[in-house]
Amino acid sequence: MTDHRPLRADAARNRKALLAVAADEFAERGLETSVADIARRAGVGKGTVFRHFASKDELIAEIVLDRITELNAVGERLLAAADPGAALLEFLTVAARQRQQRDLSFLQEAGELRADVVDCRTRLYEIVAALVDRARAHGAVRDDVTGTDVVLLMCAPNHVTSYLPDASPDLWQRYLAIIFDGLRPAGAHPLPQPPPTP
Amino acid sequence: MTDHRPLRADAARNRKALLAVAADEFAERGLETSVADIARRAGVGKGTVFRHFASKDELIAEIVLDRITELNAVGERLLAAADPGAALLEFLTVAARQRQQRDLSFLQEAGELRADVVDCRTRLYEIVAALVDRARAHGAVRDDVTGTDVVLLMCAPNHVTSYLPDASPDLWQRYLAIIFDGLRPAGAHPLPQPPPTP
DNA sequence: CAACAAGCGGACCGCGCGGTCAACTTGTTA
DNA sequence: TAACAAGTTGACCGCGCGGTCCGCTTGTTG
Repeated sequence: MTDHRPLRADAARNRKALLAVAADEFAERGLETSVADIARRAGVGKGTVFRHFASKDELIAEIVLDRITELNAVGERLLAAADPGAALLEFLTVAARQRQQRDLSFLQEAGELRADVVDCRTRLYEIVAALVDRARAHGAVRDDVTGTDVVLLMCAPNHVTSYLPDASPDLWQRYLAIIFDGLRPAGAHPLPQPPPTP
Repeated sequence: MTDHRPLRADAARNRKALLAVAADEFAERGLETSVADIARRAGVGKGTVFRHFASKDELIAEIVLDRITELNAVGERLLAAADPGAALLEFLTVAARQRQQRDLSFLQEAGELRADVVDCRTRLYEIVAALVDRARAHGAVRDDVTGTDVVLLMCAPNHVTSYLPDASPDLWQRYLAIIFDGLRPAGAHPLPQPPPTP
């Protein structure tokens, strides 16, 4: 499919810079940031962006793939941790910190269709489910909560704090703590509605 | 300021239809819905929209004002309820159901600047703070949670479920229950980060 | 160093958006 | 019902977007 002929030196540099700038800009100002802005901040022409990425969506997909891959690596490592409850909390902390700025919750927003992104996301779901299962077996998480529940709640701390752009950049930790307390067995009340399944 | 000369009958009808259609459309498809689409679905020309509302933002502001005003009425009524804990939960339930579809969390997104919206929102904050204070005094809410915390978390259940547009429309209840459990004193762990203040 | 392909840039295109306007229609009122 | 103001309409405008393209530049290679 993709030919792996080595990129020219400057081209490789530009590609890297574009990915970095785009990730930064998307995190800071959201996905509606224009391609022209990204190109300008990366010090290249707009055409160069489209030479490296077929479309804006492809650029986004590339970044999403990177992010999820990172998360998966962390998650797999934490599957072997001694304390399953602490492991799940740390995973959620890493996930929330990763997309600390702005939404960056394009986990399921854009970038669909591409098989590699879907696969990577599926793997993420499996890892989270495994982390949750271990934590549950260890009594650190209530019985009626599933992996899908946790995946959905994963993005909440950032969304919540995005309403106060001027607040402390660490504020998300507060809401992660509250939500995590809601996931604990202690004092849990029965949940309405069955868990979602996709 | 605004002259209150009676609207012509058809004009009043159109204005009402526009507000209804716009609220529906915004809830369903988000704020990026075009004015032209709203006009079409309301069966009027695009120009009519701008006769009734100076700009798209004004139209949004009007809807936001309506929604928050409704919420405030419910909140004020619940301030007199017998069980303060149940009252807070019901308030959050009403709030979440109100903007059940899509985000509609334009609580703090657009529509700023207009003094009446800001005032109404301020009132909302006061009411939520009062509901939380009562619930806390009654032992239904943990000590370290503030009204602002709850306002921020208010929108979370909808955001969370908006990732699964095909799931049950009542799924938000599940995540409201989890988050509310996180607000309870039972089994609460100390929170990192001080509460925000705006 | 010569020569070529790979890479680059920015003018350009079509599109859909929010918003305007002048000609036309219609509810209201005496 | 006559006549006017209030309301309506859709063509139109400017703008910024994602994306294209071709002439130019530059790294690479024998």
